[in-house]
Amino acid sequence: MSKLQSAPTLNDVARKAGVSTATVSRCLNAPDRVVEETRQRVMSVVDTLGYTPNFAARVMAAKRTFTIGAIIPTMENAIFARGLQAFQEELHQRGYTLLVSSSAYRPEVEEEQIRTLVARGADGLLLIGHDRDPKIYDYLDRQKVPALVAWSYIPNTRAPSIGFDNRQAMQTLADRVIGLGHTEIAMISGISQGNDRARLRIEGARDALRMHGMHPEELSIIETSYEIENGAEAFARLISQDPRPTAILCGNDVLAAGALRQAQNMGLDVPGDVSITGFDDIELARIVSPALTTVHVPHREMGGKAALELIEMVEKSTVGNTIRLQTEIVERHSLGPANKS
Amino acid sequence: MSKLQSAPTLNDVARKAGVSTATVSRCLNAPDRVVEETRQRVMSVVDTLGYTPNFAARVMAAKRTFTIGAIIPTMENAIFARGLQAFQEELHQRGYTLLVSSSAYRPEVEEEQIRTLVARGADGLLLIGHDRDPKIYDYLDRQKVPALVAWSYIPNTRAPSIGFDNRQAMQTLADRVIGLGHTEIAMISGISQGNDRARLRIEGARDALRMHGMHPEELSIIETSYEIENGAEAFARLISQDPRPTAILCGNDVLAAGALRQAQNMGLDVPGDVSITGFDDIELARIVSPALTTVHVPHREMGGKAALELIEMVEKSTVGNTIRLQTEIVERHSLGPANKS
DNA sequence: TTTCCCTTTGTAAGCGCTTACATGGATAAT
DNA sequence: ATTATCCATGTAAGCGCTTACAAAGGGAAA
Repeated sequence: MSKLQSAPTLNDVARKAGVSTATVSRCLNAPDRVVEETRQRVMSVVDTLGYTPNFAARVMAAKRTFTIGAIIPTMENAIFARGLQAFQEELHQRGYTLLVSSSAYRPEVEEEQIRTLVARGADGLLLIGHDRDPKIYDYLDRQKVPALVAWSYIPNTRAPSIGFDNRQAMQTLADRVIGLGHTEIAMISGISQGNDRARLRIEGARDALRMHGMHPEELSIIETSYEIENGAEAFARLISQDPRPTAILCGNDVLAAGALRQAQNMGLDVPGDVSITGFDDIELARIVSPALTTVHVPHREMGGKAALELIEMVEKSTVGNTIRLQTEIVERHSLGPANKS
Repeated sequence: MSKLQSAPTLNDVARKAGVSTATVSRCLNAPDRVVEETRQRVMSVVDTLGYTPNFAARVMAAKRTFTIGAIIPTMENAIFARGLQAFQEELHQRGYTLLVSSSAYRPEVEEEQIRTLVARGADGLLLIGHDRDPKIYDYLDRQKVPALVAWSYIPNTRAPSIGFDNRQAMQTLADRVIGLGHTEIAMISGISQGNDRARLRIEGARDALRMHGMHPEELSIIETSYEIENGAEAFARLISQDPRPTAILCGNDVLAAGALRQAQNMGLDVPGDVSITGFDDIELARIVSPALTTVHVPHREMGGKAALELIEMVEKSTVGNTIRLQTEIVERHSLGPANKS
């Protein structure tokens, strides 16, 4: 009972097994470069000592961490949860570890976290959306850390991306809304500043208006952060406008759920009195009643493919492909024909 | 334009600023130990070079990472999101970084992740619930990495914990249900194997039955993993039993939301035909209609205090205090009096 | 038998940082 | 003026690992 000091090191194992540190290292990292008998002896010492290699030391020596970092805007709601889960599963299968942090939609926080992750040796980074200070991309280039953008598809940008066309998706949905006879349409959007998804969804809605000869400025929009309460509040303000909107497009399902609740609190029938649409198709969309008509996003596919693509970028030092995924409208019960009263 | 090679090191900065590496290191870590003028010169070199200290090297030399690891069972639903967010905010304020991973409720995965986090030099660990192989606690002791358990309050265990009394909370809720005249009660629980929260909630429900002279074995229970669909399915099975339950206690809000949806799909009125209760009081509980009567858990308080406690354990090498938080029943609309038909 | 090659293992040089200790100059105390 | 102090900075020893290279031994080929 000596050695209470601290965790055993490679050296301790080597000495106790009567071999050199190099051999122990090989047993762990390239077992076939060591003869069976030696390996067994070493491994049993590893076990009895409860040895775990020191990660920092390994990283320093080997210059690889097998770690991928991801920074998502929020963990408070489920928007990124499913995709991230798939991302992590795929990474794990390929021997990588995922480090996640959330930036609370704050650019400074995101930047700090990017630096933290890079300093920690992340081999690659997953970022959400394209909008950020170009200096960050410079920094990433300089540090030679590949980054892949997800949840957004915009070709020919600084970083490769995997995602869907937010603009087009919202345009299709709005087109459908208009097709149902709605002319008084309002929108509850996330904060578009620094958020290309939010910005493009707004643009998409405007595109649809234009396509139908309506003036895009007619679309009254409230921007607010993605929280149920905010959706509710925005709904209350929008619905009291004159002329009163008959359809409200929401920037995501969370906002839509809030709007829906507020509508119900105000005694309004959805979609009888007012239609509400969501975006993302998270679980929430199916739970509320009426269930939300929304844009389905292939979360798991996106997460899984992002992992593969990023690993490719890391291992082959390629610049990465930009991949477009398809979305589709799922019609449930929160959208109905316009009810001209 | 030379030095395309790789990221600049401390050495590069030192040379370019005409000082020793020690001085540069001091500028970064103990600015007041260096004279103003020198510091400015060094810092400007740091900026122009875009130098970021190499984390692994720093860790190796300093033996501290200012990193805390947390392993949660799932990120797919919001159960842990709010608490974790508070945890992370508090840590961040204290200069620590949080590394999160999710184990998907799989003990082997959790164990692997604990080892990964420790190897990565986590200064401390946040774990959810007490149930795990005692060997893991041995390992943690040996590695001298303090661990704090959250979401559960059980004194005199291997690890200190911060949380609430799951058993007592469910007992109180069940007591209320029985007080409303329900005698045919069923329960949809999470998988209790390896999950003390689930196990204790079941026990709590049984306690309540006992208190009212009912036989605890009468409580029919379906255990299933925490997903909406599973809640729905379990509800369908339970409701077709004879005698038909008039109240269904759910292990958490997710399960309850599923049960509720299924009830509605089956044309049952809640709480007229059947009452449903949740647990955790996540956002979901307020969104569904009728809103869930559930057990409110002080998520943010738990997360914040966990951070403080864990930092204390790390910095002062103390064993940590076990802290009990209060829960309370929030009465909304999914629980009503028994309707004897 | 001799030569060559291949396999297994050891030796030791870093990886980029922090920090105990050493140094030297300036200031304060005597 | 001399000595003691203190402050700013430099020197250099690790931290625990990986890996290029060297060494040694055992066949296979000639």
